[in-house]
Amino acid sequence: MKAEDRRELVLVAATVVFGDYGYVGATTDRVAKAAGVSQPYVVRMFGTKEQLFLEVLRRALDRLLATFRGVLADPRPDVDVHHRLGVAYVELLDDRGLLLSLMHAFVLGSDPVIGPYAREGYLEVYALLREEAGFDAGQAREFLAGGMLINTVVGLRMSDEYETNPAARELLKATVPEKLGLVLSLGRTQRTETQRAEARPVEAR
Amino acid sequence: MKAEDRRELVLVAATVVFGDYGYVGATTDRVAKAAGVSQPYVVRMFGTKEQLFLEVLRRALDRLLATFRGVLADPRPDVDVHHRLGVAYVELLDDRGLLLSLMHAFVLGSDPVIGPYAREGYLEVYALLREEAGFDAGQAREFLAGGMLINTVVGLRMSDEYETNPAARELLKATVPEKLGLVLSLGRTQRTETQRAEARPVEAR
DNA sequence: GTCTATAGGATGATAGAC
DNA sequence: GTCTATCATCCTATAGAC
Repeated sequence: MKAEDRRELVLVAATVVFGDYGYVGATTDRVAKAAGVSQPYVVRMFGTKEQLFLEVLRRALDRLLATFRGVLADPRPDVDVHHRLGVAYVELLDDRGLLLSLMHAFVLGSDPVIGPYAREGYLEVYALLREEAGFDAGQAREFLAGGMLINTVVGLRMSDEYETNPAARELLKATVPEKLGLVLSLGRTQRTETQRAEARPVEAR
Repeated sequence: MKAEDRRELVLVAATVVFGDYGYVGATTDRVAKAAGVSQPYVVRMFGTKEQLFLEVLRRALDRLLATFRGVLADPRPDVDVHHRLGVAYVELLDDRGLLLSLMHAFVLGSDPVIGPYAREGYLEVYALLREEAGFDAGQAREFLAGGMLINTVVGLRMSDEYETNPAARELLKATVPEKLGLVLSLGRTQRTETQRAEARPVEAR
């Protein structure tokens, strides 16, 4: 495998791990295991864990912006751009961890390195909505608000309650109409036996 | 000082610290320093860091629910409940770290302990909106979406860019109309000299 | 009730072989 | 390019004094 392919492989793995555990909670060792390489090699490739996270964010943002531009380039009439962008947004859930890694960055604004980087990325999205999608400030606000709610129900793994809790079911249906199936197909939180053991009190292991 | 007062003091300090650093990034030592007690004492009082975080979340949720119920109990006409709840929500920013600690919990849905707890809390809020505020599913969705956007711009510390970035200014104005002053008064990210040193590369210290 | 001292475990990063 | 071995640091939690 070429170096660049392996680099991409690690970035994809890192996206999933950062999405599950957050920036601080994710370890370079877990990323390494998920990518099938050694932990020191992950550090060697990206310099530091922080740099790795920044690259994950850059990749996620690029994918997001490209997706939106793809929708806007669609020759279909301008009507319902809002709705089409929304559907495209939810489809990004296919790239596991992508939206979640972004969301984790969005609550780290006080971090001196990640904070400025995350703000800049968010404003890139805002600029696209205003300047390329033709939204006014209110429309952009509304669109972003819907996106943040989607991120939240996904971050909460609210789909885990879909079967058993009617309120969760109603909330999910209201939040991701049309793409509910996709959200549910992400499935219950999958944990390895190791992770389940870590969750139990020490005495019970 | 009575034991219960000191307990509340630690909970308030912990809310700020968890809000700034997230669950994993926050250390019991930082909480202790912020509260002016020793680190082992913090652990002693709450058992584990996880328990402390759960109590912070419970306190935050109770305050949120009580605030909303206060608005709903107001004898003024039923019109514009949405707006009045929104204003009350933003005013919760006065309790530093409260909304941020909740937001951090909302991206930890895959955690086996915090996840279920956070989901349940979120659904309590949803139930209040549906059953006590009289919102239908669409109205509840809209309200929650607006709240999540507020959480996000606050988590991003977007107000740090208010002076220098017109797009940030516009986004903030669209997101928290009426209460912009409050958001800005939270001020630029305040960091101690120690934290600034930690942010610099080691060689530069 | 509250502190000091410290054990015990995990983690990011480096050194160096192949 | 990639791995194994390992160091240094940090952090939660416990022990035990006052």
